[in-house]
Amino acid sequence: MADISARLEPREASDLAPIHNQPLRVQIASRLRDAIISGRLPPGTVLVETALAEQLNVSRAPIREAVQILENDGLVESVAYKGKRVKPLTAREVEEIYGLRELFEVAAVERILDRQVSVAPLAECCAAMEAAVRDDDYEALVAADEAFHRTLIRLSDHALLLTLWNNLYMRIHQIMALRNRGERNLAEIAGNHPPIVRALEAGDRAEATRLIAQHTRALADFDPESIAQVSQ
Amino acid sequence: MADISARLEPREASDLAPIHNQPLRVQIASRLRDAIISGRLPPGTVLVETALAEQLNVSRAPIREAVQILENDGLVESVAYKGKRVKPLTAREVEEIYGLRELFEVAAVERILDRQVSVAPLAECCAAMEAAVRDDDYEALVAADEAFHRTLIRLSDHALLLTLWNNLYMRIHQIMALRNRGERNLAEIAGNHPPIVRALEAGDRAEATRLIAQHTRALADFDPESIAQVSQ
DNA sequence: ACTCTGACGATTGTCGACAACTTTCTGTTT
DNA sequence: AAACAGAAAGTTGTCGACAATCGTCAGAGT
Repeated sequence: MADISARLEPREASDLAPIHNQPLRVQIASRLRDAIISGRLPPGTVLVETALAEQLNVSRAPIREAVQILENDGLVESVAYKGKRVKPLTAREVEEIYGLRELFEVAAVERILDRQVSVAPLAECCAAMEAAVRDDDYEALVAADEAFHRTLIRLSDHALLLTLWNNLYMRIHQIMALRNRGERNLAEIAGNHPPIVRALEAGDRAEATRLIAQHTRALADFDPESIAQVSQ
Repeated sequence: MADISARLEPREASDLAPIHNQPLRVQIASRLRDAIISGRLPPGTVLVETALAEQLNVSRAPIREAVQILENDGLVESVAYKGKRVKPLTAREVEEIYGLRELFEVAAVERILDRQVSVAPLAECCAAMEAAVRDDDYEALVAADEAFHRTLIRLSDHALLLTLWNNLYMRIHQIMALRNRGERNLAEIAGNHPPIVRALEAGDRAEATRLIAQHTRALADFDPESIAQVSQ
């Protein structure tokens, strides 16, 4: 975790890039969030305000606010007078998260079918996945997969659901990062998606919901015990 | 909004009550939340930190943190360098909230049936509702109704869902407070619930989900245009 | 009359310091 | 050796002050 250069200092003349200047709390929260969901800050890691402030070269105020954002995201929990820490993930919680994922995705599918929304954006995501498989690019595949599912929710045209999804997917991201990945067949993951799009295009509600639920359960059941368990 | 007496001052000898001492941000957030969902702070109300700090006789720090809690609750939105304000409620948003409510309650019903959980606590809530109707006590009826639906979610044994529900119901509470209430038949509201319990006891999945969805829609459709609309 | 520039007011953003609380360690007593 | 009292360290909680930013309004120039 490197230094944040944009401290409160006089602007230099050569400095004409920063049109959008986000508050420190947002920058810090983004960094910490990224570190948590990528697994670099594993569950149980204690986040001490003074230490973070010194490390990032800012005062404690924006640190506190950033950590509070993460707390409300559900990534951090508070242990009074001891420090906040990255929330440990229990098997139960992982199960619940994937349960919610299934609930949300099935609901999105139903809304899409109800409203006869065009699923062309989903087909694009599938194409991106296929390209990633051809290139054997794991990162690109993960990105395309995330885009597919977020697009699915977005197409359901329900802003609140999308908000909840973004939060949920953040934690799924974290879970995936903590898993022993690698031995999974890239083509297998990608191959799950086009049938879903076809079922949506065909208006086959039963098949579409069945496929999306099956896909979610396949992800949830993958190596369910590999989540790192932390104290308490 | 009265004064908060528990400022940072030396404890007096007579002061031996305060076993539970919550941080100011939590106390303040609770107060503000209550004021918002009860409609005393209607949508669009600007929350100025300095004004609140002076009013509550605390510094701006805990005010900021309290408002941030409400922001993450979805009750307050931020307008940079201009002040935060109570989030305006659009008809669209109200519709989405009730859509989520239906989604959650149907999911809870299905989980309860899947796991064959005892629904005795729900029957108790029904009894409380009947008593409230007999006494013509509107407040008690609302409380019992809230208890019924929270119990339904709780019985589904899904901690994350319950968390989301609590947040969702907060906003529903606000919506109801902003509506023109009164002409609604108390007995009618109460009467909707026992059939749901009976269907759950009978294990009749189709009937239980139908009834709970119908109940939610009845609540959503009640006077949908009476929500106070505020600028932007 | 219109437009642009500059200053002013209001509000949030950030900082450093101090207070309060909990936990832990250490020394003493039994 | 065990247990209790007290001190000490570490962390969060709160405060007051200053900096940065945005919107507005007055005034000068065209």
